[in-house]
Amino acid sequence: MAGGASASASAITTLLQNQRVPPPPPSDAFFLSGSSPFLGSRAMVSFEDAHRGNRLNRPFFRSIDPDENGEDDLEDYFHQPEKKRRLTVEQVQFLEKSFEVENKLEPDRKIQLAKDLGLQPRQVAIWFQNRRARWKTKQLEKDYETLQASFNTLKSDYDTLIKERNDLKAEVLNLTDKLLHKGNEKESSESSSKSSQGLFQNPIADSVSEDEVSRVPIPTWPEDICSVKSDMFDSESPHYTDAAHSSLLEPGDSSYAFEPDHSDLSQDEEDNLSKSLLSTRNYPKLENSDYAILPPNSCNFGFHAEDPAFWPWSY
DNA sequence: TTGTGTTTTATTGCCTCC
DNA sequence: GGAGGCAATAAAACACAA
Repeated sequence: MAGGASASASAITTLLQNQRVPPPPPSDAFFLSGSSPFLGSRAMVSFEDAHRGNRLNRPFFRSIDPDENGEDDLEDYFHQPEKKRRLTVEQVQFLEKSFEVENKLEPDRKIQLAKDLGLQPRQVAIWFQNRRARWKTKQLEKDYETLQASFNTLKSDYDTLIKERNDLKAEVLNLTDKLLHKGNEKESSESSSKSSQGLFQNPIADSVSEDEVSRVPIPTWPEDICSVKSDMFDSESPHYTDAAHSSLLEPGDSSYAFEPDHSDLSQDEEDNLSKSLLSTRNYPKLENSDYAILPPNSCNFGFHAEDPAFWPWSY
């Protein structure tokens, strides 16, 4: 952008005026850089102070006036080995400013900058090339940090949600267990009272009145949750014996106490019973609407045993 | 002083555009 | 086909700890 070069022209002028101009390069520079009176140094800027640690005091530009040449410097220059030389601080600062204005270099601007800085256009082009590369690298680092921060925020939110979900699942399981337990107890008390013909009172029935049982709220589940397949309690399901189920109805669990003692049955009867048990094993009868939390085709509290996320220990 | 890692300058090769 | 840009790389210059 030509405007960039002109925009900073005054700054350049100031810098130029503040430079202590060293003896100019030999006339060789003219051969190397065409009509430019600036040192070309075979693609290298060779006006660097030979002494280390003195970069800030190094001259910015070569003298434009060949008449100011010093013979000693000429000799030194010619005997300098071909080395890669760094640009002076002032040159770099100027290039930086120019880069801030526009990071692409049009031919006119390149020529102008080269002229102003006493560099070869090629050097200016190379500097811009490398500067663009550095800028790109920094930009990538910034983008990465931004993405990283975004990721961390999302992950934190996700972890919080997962924890909340697991807590809710645990609560649901706990409540379900309690309800199943109560169902079993009621069934037990009913059968006991029938068999005993009122000879004795069921302690459970004593502790939980019929009214109380009937007042147990029937959970209702949102449609979307209820649409989740109900294989958790499906006797046909291969998950029948899985951990979720066994955690609810383990051996020793009160539900086992209701398995009928069929030792007196015939083999056919046993077979039939076994088949029927396959579909009802360990489950209390749920005809009672009080406990109809697992109606046919209903949901299983949104749990899907095949979902790895269902199992808390899968994390 | 020296070894080592980083930064800067420059080259090379490939690609795209006009 | 030449000019210019970019990625990869080399190599000099530089910084710094031991």
